Amino acid sequence: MDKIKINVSMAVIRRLPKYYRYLDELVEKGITRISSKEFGKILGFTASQIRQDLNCFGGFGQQGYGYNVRELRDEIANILGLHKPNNAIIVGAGNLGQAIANYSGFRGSGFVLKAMFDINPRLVGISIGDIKIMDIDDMGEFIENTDINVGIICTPKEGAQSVAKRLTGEGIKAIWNFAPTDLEVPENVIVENVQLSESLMVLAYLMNERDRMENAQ
Amino acid sequence: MDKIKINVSMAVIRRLPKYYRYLDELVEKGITRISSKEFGKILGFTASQIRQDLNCFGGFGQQGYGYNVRELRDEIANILGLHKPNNAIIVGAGNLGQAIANYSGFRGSGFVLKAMFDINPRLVGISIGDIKIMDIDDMGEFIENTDINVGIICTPKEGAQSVAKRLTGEGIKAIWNFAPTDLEVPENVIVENVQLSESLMVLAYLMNERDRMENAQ
DNA sequence: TAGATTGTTAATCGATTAACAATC
DNA sequence: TAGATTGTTAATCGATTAACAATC
Repeated sequence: MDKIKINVSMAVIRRLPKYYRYLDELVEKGITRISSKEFGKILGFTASQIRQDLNCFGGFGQQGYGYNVRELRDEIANILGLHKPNNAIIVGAGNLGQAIANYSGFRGSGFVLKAMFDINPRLVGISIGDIKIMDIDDMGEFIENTDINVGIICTPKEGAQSVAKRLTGEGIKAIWNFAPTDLEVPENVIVENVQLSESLMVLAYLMNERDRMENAQ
Repeated sequence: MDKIKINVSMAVIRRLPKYYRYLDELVEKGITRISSKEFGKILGFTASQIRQDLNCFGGFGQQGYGYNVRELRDEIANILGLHKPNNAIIVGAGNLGQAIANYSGFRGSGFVLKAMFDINPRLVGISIGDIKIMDIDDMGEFIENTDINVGIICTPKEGAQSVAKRLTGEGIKAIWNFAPTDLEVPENVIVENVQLSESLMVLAYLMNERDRMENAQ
């Protein structure tokens, strides 16, 4: 895996999936090679930035030629760890939890959903696709018996912290959090937040700002 | 609305919802005043950053005292435009669309869902809560007759660009996009993306990176 | 008044962009 | 070989942090 800079900044890391997505599209289109200049034009980035980003992980290009599209895509998949299997459970089987359970994006990023949990007895027992919703009190045993390493929190804000505590107590080391709150977890636990409300407020701000600009003119 | 710096950076804008959320919690807890230092401790930011951020929009504090929690929260709500009503429609009434339709976060950010649209005849006609799913061919007329200014795209990747084109063609000026693709829209149209797959890949990367670190030791 | 804390300017840090020798 | 394009170093730009006079 070549070099791998010790501390790659989050700015770089958050661009990697975008690189991956566009490279995958290029592969599908049958394009076999691309220069940082062309790739930058597609992405709206500078060629410099792309070369700098990629060189955090290794020299994947060739002078005078550019990058082999398929090769680079596979390298990035490898850097992202997309081929490493990760078993996940969803906690909170309401609308959002069910939507995530049906989320097709799991395929292709190595995550496999193994079960869902909820406290609502009306939900416990039913299935979403081929995933059963279980009682949250059976969660500890399930995690012990299955090799689960990711918890996906889709509960309301109120229950999220206590769910996080239970998950980390059972040894879960990574959480994908959809609850609108910042979780407190032990140091070595990774939390990736999806803050829908923050995203919506940013949209509100930008709309509001545009109105202000228009009124000012 | 005091000053408002002309070009507030996205870095600042994306922190505003977090300020708002924590201030709202402080109000609920009955805390009436807070210094940038204390607030920074809660948020994990420096006091300096908080003061700099807020001063993009005005001087909301008082020397020797700090900030009035309720007042500051309301100022930020105002900056974000959370009290301005925005009517929205969802396009794509599958699992994700339905989850978003039930999303409680609309309350409190000024957005009101007015309808959902889909091409699937099995979905057209049914209701999610009190929101009807309509045929996408009736969308143009609905937008004309109702004052819609936000389109929420919850379709698969393939349909997203054509939906965006239809929406902007009908005069929609803001899109909340959940499809895993970058939309091309006219210049003055705002697009806020929620890229679940990118978030999941970042989680994969961070897990993978931790494994590398542990193996290196 | 004395202490606290702001708003704001200056200093630092980090990320992006430009430049270019190396080389395919 | 000549042209193209990389990997990498240096320059620039922007964002964060520190410092401090102003003032409640």
